[in-house]
Amino acid sequence: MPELPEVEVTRRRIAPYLVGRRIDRLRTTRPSYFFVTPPARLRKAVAGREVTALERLGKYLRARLDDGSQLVLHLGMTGQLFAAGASSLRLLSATARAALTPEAQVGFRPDAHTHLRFCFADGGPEVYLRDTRKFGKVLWLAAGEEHPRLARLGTDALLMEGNALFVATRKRKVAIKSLLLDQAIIAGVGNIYADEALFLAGVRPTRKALRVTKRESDGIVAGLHRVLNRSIETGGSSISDYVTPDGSDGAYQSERRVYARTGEPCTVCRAPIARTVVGARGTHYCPACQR
DNA sequence: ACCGCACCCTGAGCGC
DNA sequence: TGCGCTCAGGGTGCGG
Repeated sequence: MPELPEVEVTRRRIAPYLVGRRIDRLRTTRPSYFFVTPPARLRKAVAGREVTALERLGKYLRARLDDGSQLVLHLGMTGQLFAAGASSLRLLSATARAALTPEAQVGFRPDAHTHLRFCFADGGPEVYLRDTRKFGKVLWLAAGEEHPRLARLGTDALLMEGNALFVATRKRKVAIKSLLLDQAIIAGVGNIYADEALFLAGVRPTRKALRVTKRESDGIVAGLHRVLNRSIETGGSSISDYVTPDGSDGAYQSERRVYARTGEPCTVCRAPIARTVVGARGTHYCPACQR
């Protein structure tokens, strides 16, 4: 599931295949839940436009086009954005590269799940957006047009500060984990890194936000920065198509302390990792280390 | 204003 | 071998 690190790694990897290139034509699948902007309108809007920048906003990617309009992408749960040909894999670690599904490496052919297919005027490698579950989103914004989805985003998780988190937790009765997943407060945090950061901070995910101290808020933010930055360094950990044949989660796997380790010993105290549900999300923690 | 939950989708994993 | 069931989850929107 792409969270901030995976989206950032994807951004860096795909930017050379988008920025500075002119879109000759966009092919799409049929209208569906995936398309916030109807595909016909989307195709017309981007044809002939040059991409001038690719930015990340929380878990969103935003391609700026040369007429001032914007193409906004969200990878949802299973979204994959990649360029045709093995050269697109250069920026991945050898481990991550080896773990990629075969069709993503070479000879990929657009299938029913390939919702966007960018063809460029230079005739070079095409760029694909593939998303089997269609939890991802694509939308186009005219020059100057705002969109509530983006306007609502809070502070990027990498820029968040402990004090700001502490302020945001006051008078909030929700579980601290639910608050961390609220994109209007902190943008970019998803299920895996919320669990990992709370473990590093020694705070139980189910604790009411208003019961989190200033000191613990600092610890949670420090934990978030640590896990997010580390994951970016290792090439993103949890993109589902990076999953290796043995079911592990790629490079970051050996660094996961609690996520998907239910019943396994805590790396600090050896107590079995517990699993519960918070806000309809699977939640993992050490009952001994996290209070 | 805040909170909990249903919904969108498909593939993996499981039991029979 | 194969069927059918359940589960997973990001973000949105609605009902309480």
